[in-house]
Amino acid sequence: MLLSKSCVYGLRASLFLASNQNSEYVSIKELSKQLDISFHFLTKILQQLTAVDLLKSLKGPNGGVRLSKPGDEITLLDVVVAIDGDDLFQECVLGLPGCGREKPCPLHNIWAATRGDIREMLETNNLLDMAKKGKEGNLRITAKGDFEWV
Amino acid sequence: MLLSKSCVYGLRASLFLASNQNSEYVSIKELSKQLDISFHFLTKILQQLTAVDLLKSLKGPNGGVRLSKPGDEITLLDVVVAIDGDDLFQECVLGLPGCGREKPCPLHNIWAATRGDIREMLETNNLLDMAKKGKEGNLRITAKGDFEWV
DNA sequence: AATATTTAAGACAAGTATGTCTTAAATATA
DNA sequence: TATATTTAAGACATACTTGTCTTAAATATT
Ligand code: FES
Ligand code: FES
Repeated sequence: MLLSKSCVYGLRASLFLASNQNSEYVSIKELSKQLDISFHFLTKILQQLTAVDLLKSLKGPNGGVRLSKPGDEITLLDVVVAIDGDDLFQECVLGLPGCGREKPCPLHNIWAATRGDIREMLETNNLLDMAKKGKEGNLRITAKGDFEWV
Repeated sequence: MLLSKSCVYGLRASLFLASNQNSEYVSIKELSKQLDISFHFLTKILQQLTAVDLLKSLKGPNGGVRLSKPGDEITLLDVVVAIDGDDLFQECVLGLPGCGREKPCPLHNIWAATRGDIREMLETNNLLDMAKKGKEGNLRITAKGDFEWV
């Protein structure tokens, strides 16, 4: 699996928030209901995004979470790294320590190129573009596809 | 993590076997010692490769495992799919069911391209080429790098 | 000030991947 | 045939990820 489940949940929630033009706070309860993700689990994941200032959170009535900056200033890579870390882009594909330093593994060259492709894909696409794409194409970020873009 | 630990162990063992020109049986004990991988765990992983006829195994004294065909006829993808399955190349990157059918997710297009890159990298490289590369460049398939190509 | 709402934090449970150990089956050699 | 060696198979243990639940802290509203 390329991305952990936590990471996928974080991405889906971030896309939801990015579709919210005016950046109002959205409660995690609402997010978890719309996206069909366990409330408490989603809460913990979003806390990670809040911790690295990708999200802002507000407690109390009418509270919730929102993007900390415009959706076109947050790349998919930002979210992925915040949750899964950058091991995918740093570590040897064969799990050997010190990827690329001194003796690399036989797969190093081909893997370095490919992980560059993955990184570029995540880095050149931002939350707003993806949310727009989802809205315009009536695409889905839930299993049932019953999610309504706002 | 792109590949599971089982998959990585299977790949490293396969590269070792591919470096064995004459395709003699190598005992799993020897493999596990050379590659510094738990013997019993490696045994189970190699059983998976034997089950799909990538390896042949022989019990008893002088027994062990060997590639079932020349190393240039087994791609990295063959080994990866045998152990990790082809979920990586089939499933939605956001974990939604039925990737690409009817309503795709907003990341589908960019992900389809990238997973094609990954697949191509694994498909266009075979065990023999990688083993040759390892031998000629004195590269490593163990953590310490103390492995000696034969 | 009191109350309801919402995120924060952490304990705990369940599930999956990884790793260890024991016994069975097959095979070469004496 | 008897023995040693080696893979096969499966039980069991450990670690990590995922998911649930409870309590605390903050905040808007009355
Ligand atoms: S050393 Fe293995 S991928 Fe870099
Ligand atoms: S539908 Fe999400 S990657 Fe294909």
